[in-house]
Amino acid sequence: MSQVRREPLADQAAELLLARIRAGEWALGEKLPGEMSLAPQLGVGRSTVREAIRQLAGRGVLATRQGAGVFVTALDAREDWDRVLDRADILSVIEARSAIETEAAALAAQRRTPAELRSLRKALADRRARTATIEEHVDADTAFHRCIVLAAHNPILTELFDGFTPRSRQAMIEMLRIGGAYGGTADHETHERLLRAIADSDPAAAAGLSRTHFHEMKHNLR
Amino acid sequence: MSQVRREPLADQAAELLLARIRAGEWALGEKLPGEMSLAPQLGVGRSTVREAIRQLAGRGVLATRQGAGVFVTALDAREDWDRVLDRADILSVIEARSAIETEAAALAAQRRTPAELRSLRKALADRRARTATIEEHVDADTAFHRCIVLAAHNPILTELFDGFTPRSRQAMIEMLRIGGAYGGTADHETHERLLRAIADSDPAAAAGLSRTHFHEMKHNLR
DNA sequence: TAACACAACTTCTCAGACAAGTAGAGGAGT
DNA sequence: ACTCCTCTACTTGTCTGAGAAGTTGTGTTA
Repeated sequence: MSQVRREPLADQAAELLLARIRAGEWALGEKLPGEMSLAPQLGVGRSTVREAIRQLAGRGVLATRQGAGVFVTALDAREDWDRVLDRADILSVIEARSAIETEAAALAAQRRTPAELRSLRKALADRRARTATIEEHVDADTAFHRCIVLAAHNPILTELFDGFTPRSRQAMIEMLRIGGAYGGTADHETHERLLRAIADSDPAAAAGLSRTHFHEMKHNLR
Repeated sequence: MSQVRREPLADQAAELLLARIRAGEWALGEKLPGEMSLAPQLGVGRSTVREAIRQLAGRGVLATRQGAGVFVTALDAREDWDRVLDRADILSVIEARSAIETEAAALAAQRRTPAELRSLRKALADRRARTATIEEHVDADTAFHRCIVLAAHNPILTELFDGFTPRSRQAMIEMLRIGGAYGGTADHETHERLLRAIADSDPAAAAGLSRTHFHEMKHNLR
C-alpha cells in the first residue's frame, strides 16, 4: 500500500504532540508533562522528545523555560497563509480586508502626515489611470489601499495587510473578471471621497466609506 | 548595562545560523557543513546544534535528510509574530484586535448558530465568574471573544485572531495591572449587550458595541 | 508575619556510542 | 568504453548517562 516512507521519529513525535495539543489535551498556557515522562509515552528517547519540542517551538506552538517546564503558547501551529487562503473563498478574503482596512482608514484620518497625503493622492491618480488590464488595475488598487494602511501607523495592521494581500491577488483578479465592470466612475468616486475624508481628518466618514466600499464588493459577488 | 539574559545556547545557535543564512553564506538549496564541524564552529555540543537545526526546521528555514546533510529551504523573509509584537506597543495590539473583532461581531450577528449562542452564553458566564486573578480573567475574556470570532464563520479572521492573541496575552495582563479596575460592572454590561446584539441578529449594534468596547480600552490606557 | 534556606523538580548541555541512510569512488564484467 | 555492482567514507538519527543551571513550593527561623 503505502510507500515505505521512513520519517524520522522526532518528526513523528512532533506531529503526535501537535495532534494532542489540537485535541485540547493541554489548554493554552498549560504545562506539558516533563520530557522524562513524555519520552516513554511517545515511545522514544529523551533527546528525540527534545528535538520534537524544539521543532514545535520553532513553529510557535510551544515554549520552554528552564526549570519550569514546557508550555503551550498557541492552540494551533500557525498555518501557512497559502494553505488558509486555498480553503477560504473570496468572500472571506473581502471580509478580512474590510476588517483591517476599515480600522486603518479611521486611524489614517487621525494620523496621516502631509507626506503620506501626497503618496495617497499619487496612488489614487495611478489607480484611475491604470485600467488597461485587470491585473494592472488590481495592483494599482492594492497600492492605494496599502498607502492607507501605512498612514494608520500601526505595525500590526501593516503586517496583517502585507501578509495576505499578495496571496489574495489572484482571487481579486478573478472576482473582477467575473464581476464585469471595474474602474467605473462610481467606484473611483468612492475612493476619491475616502481620500477626502482622510485628508479632512474625519475618522467616522473614512471608516464608513471603507465599510461601504467592501460592502459593495460583497454585493457585486452575487 | 544589559541584564544577564541567560538565553539557551540552542536558541543562540539558531539565531546565529539564521543570521549567517540571511547574510548569504549558503545559497538556497545549498548544503550546510555537517553537525560535527558546525558544533566546534559555534562553540557548542552536537546535540545543541541539532536542536538549533530542528528549531529552524520548524520555521521552514532548514530541512535535513539522513545521510545527506542539512539544506537551506528558505531565506526566511517573513518576520515572526513574536518579533512584530515585541516592537509593537499595547495600543497597536488593541487597534488590531478592534479591527478583527468588530468585523467579526457584525458577521457573528448574521451567522451565529443556536449552538454557538449557547457557547457564547457559557463563555460570558465564565468571564463574569472568573475574576480571582488578572491572568484568569484575561483568559476567560479571550475565550469569550474567540467564541465571537468563531461564530463569524470566517476562517481568515479566526486565523488572524488565533495568530496573535496568545502572544498579546502578557500585554493584556500588564495593561489591566496598570489600568487598575477590571471585571467591573460597566465592563460586564458592555459584553452582555454585545451578546444580546448578536443573539438579536443586529450586526450594526454588535459592531458598534465592539467598537465602543475597544475605544474604552484605548481611553483607559492613558 | 516576613524573610530566608532548602529540597524536589524541571530544562539545558555535553559526551559517547551505535544504527541507518546517502553518495561517490573504484573494481568487475560485458 | 560502458554499465553495473560493491564497498567505503561521511552524513544524520537515536539512545543513554551524567552533571550543570534554573524554578517552584515548602518548611524553618527571626
